[in-house]
Amino acid sequence: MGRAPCCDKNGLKKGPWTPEEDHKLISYIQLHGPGNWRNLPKNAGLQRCGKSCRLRWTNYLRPDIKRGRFSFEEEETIIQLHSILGNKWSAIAARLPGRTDNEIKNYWNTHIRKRLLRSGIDPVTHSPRLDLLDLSTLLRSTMCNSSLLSAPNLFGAQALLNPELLRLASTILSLKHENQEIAIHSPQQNQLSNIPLLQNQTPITSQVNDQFQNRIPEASNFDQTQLRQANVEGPLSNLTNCTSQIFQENLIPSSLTETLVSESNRMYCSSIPTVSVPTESSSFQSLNNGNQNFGFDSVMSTLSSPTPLNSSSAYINSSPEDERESYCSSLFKFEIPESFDISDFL
DNA sequence: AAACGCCGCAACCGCCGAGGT
DNA sequence: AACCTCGGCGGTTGCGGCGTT
Repeated sequence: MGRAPCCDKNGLKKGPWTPEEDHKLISYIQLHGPGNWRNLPKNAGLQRCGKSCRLRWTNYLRPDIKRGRFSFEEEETIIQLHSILGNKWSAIAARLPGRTDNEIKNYWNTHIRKRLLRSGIDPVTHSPRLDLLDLSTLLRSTMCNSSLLSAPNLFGAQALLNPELLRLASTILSLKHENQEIAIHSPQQNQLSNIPLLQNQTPITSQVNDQFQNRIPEASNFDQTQLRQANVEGPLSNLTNCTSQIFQENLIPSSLTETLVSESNRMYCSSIPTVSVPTESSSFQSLNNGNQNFGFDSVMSTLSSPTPLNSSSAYINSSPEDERESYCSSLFKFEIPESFDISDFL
């Protein structure tokens, strides 16, 4: 037996509510209170189904609803809660007085989600996107093993799928190389490289283009057949194994991925990737488990990144949107108090 | 000024679980 | 146990506003 419709839809109005309908609904609920939504429309003189009335009331007419732009604090709370709860909008809304689940859901889908994506962060897992991580793994490997630093290997990875990543890889390698040279000639200058770029500095993206052009001859050492082969065999599977190993051994330097994430956010970043001894609380431990096992532990692990993702970045032409965008990245270092109890949310 | 495309948001839809009969 | 009602939830849609061409 099929499920009965929530109400008889014949002759019932749909679509946007008129002020008159709103007034009828408000007046009725003020007198009788919410509840018994099935009979409410008839009693209130509305040609709507009960469900529509309930949604209109809970999402729009309720007197305690706060309207207007979300504050930074609210946005921070949403992101934090979403990292723990996922798409449990009602549970998130319960922690944001005056905000409805529908409003939070809309805000997430139209603002926060896009901003996280632009920042190179997976809005589902709240971790740096895997495609960028794969690239970072590749770069990490090539830095340790110069024999891997060949165009086919680079092209064989995700870079082929995203030319922007290839340019990024080229730039980072170039900058690393240059940085090493600077370090050799002038240690003091090397220290200066960690100072955030200022307005007279060239954005990395333009440096990329210049330096990528210089690297084209290297890439031209193989033809398109090799290119295709590189894309379907060896490197990709090798990379997967390598990625797994590096994750297990916790070898990814946070400074490298920091740079990648920052770059993907089109920030201007002077943090040259260096191979450093990983800290115990590497922010990528949790990724061993992949998305399937994403849970509270991994959230806690991911969120305990010792290094702010944008710690060495400067922002140019920063608009309020830009500030929020960078703010999103910085949210990954928030701390959850020990007294926090996940069961409160469930 | 008109056409077009994009974006944000209110509203709808379908499904689910709880509770009652 | 089976069926039904109801409230609630998350995903999706469609419309209106706005910016761009």
